[in-house]
Amino acid sequence: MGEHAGGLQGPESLLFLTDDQLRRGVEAMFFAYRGFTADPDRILVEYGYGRAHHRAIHFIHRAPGTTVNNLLNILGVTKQSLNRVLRTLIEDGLVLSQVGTRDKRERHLYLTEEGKALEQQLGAAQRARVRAAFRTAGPEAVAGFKQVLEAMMEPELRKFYAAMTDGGL
Amino acid sequence: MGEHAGGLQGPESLLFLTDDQLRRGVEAMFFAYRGFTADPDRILVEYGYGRAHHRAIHFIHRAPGTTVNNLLNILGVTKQSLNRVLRTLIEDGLVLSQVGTRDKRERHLYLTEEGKALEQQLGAAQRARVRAAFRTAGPEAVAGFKQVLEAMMEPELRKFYAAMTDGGL
DNA sequence: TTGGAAAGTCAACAAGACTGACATAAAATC
DNA sequence: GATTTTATGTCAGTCTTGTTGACTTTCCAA
Repeated sequence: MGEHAGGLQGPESLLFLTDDQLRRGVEAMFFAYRGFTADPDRILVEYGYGRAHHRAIHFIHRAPGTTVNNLLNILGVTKQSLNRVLRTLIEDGLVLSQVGTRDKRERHLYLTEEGKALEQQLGAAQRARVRAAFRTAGPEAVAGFKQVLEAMMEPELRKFYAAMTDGGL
Repeated sequence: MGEHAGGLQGPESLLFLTDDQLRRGVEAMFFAYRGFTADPDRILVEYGYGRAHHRAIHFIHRAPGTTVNNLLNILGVTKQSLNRVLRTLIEDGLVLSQVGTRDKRERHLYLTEEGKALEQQLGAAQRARVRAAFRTAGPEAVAGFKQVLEAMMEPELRKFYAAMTDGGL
């Protein structure tokens, strides 16, 4: 590790790969993620929910009719953990769980009107923050932002991310 | 909310601000952060530590001699929560807590050699992921990435982020 | 000098992750 | 038709990491 000073490659083109620059990137991710979740978190406490509920609501909204197993793969938690969250959302009337017609083992998940309302509230708050950041940084920065984030994902999750572009899942 | 189709602003310059594009940004952050933490997390479990320990180690490394209170402001948790993490790190001989000379209420925190070794291991793993992403996306994308993330931070945390550029804090 | 504020510690509790074991129902396979 | 696999749900117990409340020590200022 550690390249020689005055190596063969032009150093100016690799300055963004020095350990110090990478550390900056790490810290940028850390601090930015805090801001990213701050607004929805404030709303969630009012309802007695947590980030786990938000994630479930988000992806059910994004892929209505998705199964528990699909959600499990996307969220990367155990079924016991997801089940606890889903159970409260179903009991509270935010999520509808429907036994599959083709495969009766599966449960298809939908947001109720109340669930959609909360999703809108949470999503609007989160998008407002992202919108402000995008506007401040400009379109080219946004393109770079997305390129770096996509490259940072685990390959398996990158597939989900890519698949979600076109409505599907 | 919702602009008229064919509004006054040239739509092409604002495409990155549509709700759909913003939602993409939200999901990019979510999936990328998972990748961002995946490698250190794997190492941490071997030592019986969690993400909270990593964060403490990172910022003590970054600002040796920092006080508990400083760390509290950066990490945004309660002092009781941080204290538990620090206590285990001190007991395990990774962190040194030194009573302040000027103000004896304060404790100044340092990494021991063992602590530095773990920091190196964790940091190297995390930087490797970021390095690969930066290399894939290229310098201009990296610049955009940082601009957007910085704009996304809470103003108070942005100050810490900025201050940390020049060794300070 | 005394009383409040600040820094840190200890104790108890809650949310949300985890593992492991088990139940049920339905689909798939032999 | 019997067996195995899959999808889901549940119960119990643990761990990390967040919380609040109560407390000590130290500093500073009225």
